Amino acid sequence: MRVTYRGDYALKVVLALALNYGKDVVTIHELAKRIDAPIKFLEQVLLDLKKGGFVESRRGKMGGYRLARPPGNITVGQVIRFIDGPTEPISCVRNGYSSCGDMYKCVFRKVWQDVAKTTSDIIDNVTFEALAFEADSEQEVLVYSI
Amino acid sequence: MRVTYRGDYALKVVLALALNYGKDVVTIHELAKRIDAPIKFLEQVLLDLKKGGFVESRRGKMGGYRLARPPGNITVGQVIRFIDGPTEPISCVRNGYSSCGDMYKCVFRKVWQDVAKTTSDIIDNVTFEALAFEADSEQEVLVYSI
DNA sequence: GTATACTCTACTATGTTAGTAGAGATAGTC
DNA sequence: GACTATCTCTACTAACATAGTAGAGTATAC
Repeated sequence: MRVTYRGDYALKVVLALALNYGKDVVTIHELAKRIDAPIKFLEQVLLDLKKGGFVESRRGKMGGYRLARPPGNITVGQVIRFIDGPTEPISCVRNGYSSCGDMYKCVFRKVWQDVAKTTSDIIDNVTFEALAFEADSEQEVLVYSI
Repeated sequence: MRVTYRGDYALKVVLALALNYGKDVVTIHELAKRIDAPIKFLEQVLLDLKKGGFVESRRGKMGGYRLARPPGNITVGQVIRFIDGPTEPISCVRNGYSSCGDMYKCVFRKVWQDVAKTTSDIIDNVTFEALAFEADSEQEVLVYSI
């Protein structure tokens, strides 16, 4: 798998919203500042995340974004697959076709399937609740270390 | 990680040469036919593999390619990293810098480091000796099943 | 009704990928 | 020594993906 800037911003902005879960909405402007992303680019990412059912928005004055679901119900795998596409390292595994009769493909496909599986085992089990918890500790450390 | 056609051909051609290890050299033309790759494209890949010390060649009539080292000493990880570059999913992990002070980067970097590690654990432990053994069995099955 | 903030479409610059083309160098064979 | 098969090397190109930028449009609070 390869994580693009788009995917990276998506993960960061979902985390930013997870850290704000239960509170009021946050504007794109504020989110862009927090995660250090170009505002117009983040706009598009947020629009996609909305289509994917990850975030919801309110327009107009006092508008902004918030998570559409509890952070515990959103995983890194869900977000990155939705934004950056399949995480499998090669197309024959991405498409998941089963028997090819070509030994050159077959022996490597097994390797790539293993990689895909261990990758999924990780990214599908990291929720934004866990990440938000980690980020909170991180922040505390920073505060106390000043 | 993402495996390109270039990387895919590289792995296949090394396997083809591993299956021929100890015997005579094989021409690009023959290799291209066996792994079903565009001959001029494979040329470039083989040239790279030579620079990487994976294969060696003989010019002129009766020329061709063979493995430069025993198949047991070549891993999938070595070949794919040399041809397609680093396998880490994101640049901050690829470059391996240690402390960033940015919580948004830090919490995700741990995830990507885990992914990179499990990926390496797989691809760095698959040798072309093992793959050639698998491919041989595969071939036998095909022969007997006709 | 006006300011603020989200929505949507289009455009662009840059880099990567997957090739293709063709001239050049080398080594066997007649 | 010419011929031919084969590897070597550089340059070029078409198509696509990435990382933005630009600007007009729409909804909502006050």
